[in-house]
Amino acid sequence: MKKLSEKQLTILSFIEEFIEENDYPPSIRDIQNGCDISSTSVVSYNLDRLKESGYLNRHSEVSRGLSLSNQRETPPEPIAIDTVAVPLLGTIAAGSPFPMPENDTWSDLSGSELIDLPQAITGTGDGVYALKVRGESMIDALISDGDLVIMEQASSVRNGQMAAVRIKSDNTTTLKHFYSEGPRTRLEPANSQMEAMTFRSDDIEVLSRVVAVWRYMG
Amino acid sequence: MKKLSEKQLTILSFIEEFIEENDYPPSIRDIQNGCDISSTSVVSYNLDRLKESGYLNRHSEVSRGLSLSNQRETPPEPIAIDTVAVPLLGTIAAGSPFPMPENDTWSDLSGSELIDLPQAITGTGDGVYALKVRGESMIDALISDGDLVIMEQASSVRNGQMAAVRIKSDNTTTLKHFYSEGPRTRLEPANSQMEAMTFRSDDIEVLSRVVAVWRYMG
DNA sequence: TAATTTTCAGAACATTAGTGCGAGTACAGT
DNA sequence: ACTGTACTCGCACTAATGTTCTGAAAATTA
Repeated sequence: MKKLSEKQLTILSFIEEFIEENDYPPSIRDIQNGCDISSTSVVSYNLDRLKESGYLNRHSEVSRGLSLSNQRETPPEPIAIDTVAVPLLGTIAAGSPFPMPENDTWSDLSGSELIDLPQAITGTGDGVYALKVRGESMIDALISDGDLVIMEQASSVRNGQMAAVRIKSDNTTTLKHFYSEGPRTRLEPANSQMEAMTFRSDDIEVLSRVVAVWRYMG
Repeated sequence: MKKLSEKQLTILSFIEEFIEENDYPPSIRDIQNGCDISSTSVVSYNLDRLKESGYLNRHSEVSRGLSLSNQRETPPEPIAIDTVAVPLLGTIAAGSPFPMPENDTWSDLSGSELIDLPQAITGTGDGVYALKVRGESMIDALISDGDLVIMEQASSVRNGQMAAVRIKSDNTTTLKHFYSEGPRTRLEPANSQMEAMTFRSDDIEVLSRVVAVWRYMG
């Protein structure tokens, strides 16, 4: 990397401190004042230099669209990893009613098998459960017999996420990528070679969010 | 803390992911689009609620002046489980030469990322490694972009197991279910809707056994 | 010193992004 | 029905913020 000018170093450490303090990046004018620079264009100019040198990322036309490159301090590598046990609540088969954990189910999980998953995936583990897939009915979601689907209870998901959704008019349940587009909702198979379908949004009910799929072939 | 509406939860996790991804907070309109909300004022309204409830900090008149309160979920009781770290050796893309760990590779895994897996799956962890799939070239093995394939070094596998095999005459490598039938070897895609192919057994070389597939969709 | 490159000033400009507001819906309690 | 509270809609408005331009000063280089 190139050597940085005095001013650039000042700017860099100002950004670092600013983020440390506010949890969001500074605007150009914040930097201008904080580093006692005479013009916004000078700040802009030096930000470009810093970006060229690889010290920060800059997203143009985005206010405060700055972030420091992480080519700094090395994070410690974790050896031991925390895991959370998640209940295996049952199986899903073709078109069958979807086993959903009821509120009172959670209180009695004694009977169900538990599965350990890394905490990074499950979060607290609240509302997270697993289902085993029976049959090939979900082949268009790239899920086959024997797979373990990890789900998280949710009655809404964000666009692009995969979810277990019920199509009310059909009374069927599938796993699809979910895209809400106002009055319509588009469901897209994971297998991009297959076609998406759209429904009236009020014909769709989100049952759970799909967090992960685990296929073990011993 | 008060209970949050569905929408508020969606917003909250959107903000979290947005920051995770961009290193700067979303604008109100980013949230509006990302969560499919009809009006900026609705977003603003709910941000205020979230601030009242203490889930986030909001600095008025500052674009993207958001940050999450750290008083979030209490970390759950982690259950200790034996895990074995397995190296992520690289990526596989369509038809590309298969990244195989060389014997001398094992001695220098310092650079590669490690992935923790339950010991029940990896055994001792010897000869086990992971590859990240790039692209949709393995859709017929029910494996898609971003999936993590866990493999174990093996020069032969039992019938029915899934393996990474090289077809010598083509010099291509694929993941298929392996069936040795004397002089011929049959390779069967995981997607049973697609057809199997057979080859002369001496045209086939087994590179690795596929132990598991892990698909994480955050 | 002359030529060239880098950096800076200042201000006008353009876009992004937060805010305010009147009106509308939904629903529970009275 | 009446009322109040919580939430939603669109839209216009304005403050916040990034960009650009011209020329000049400063630093490098020939």
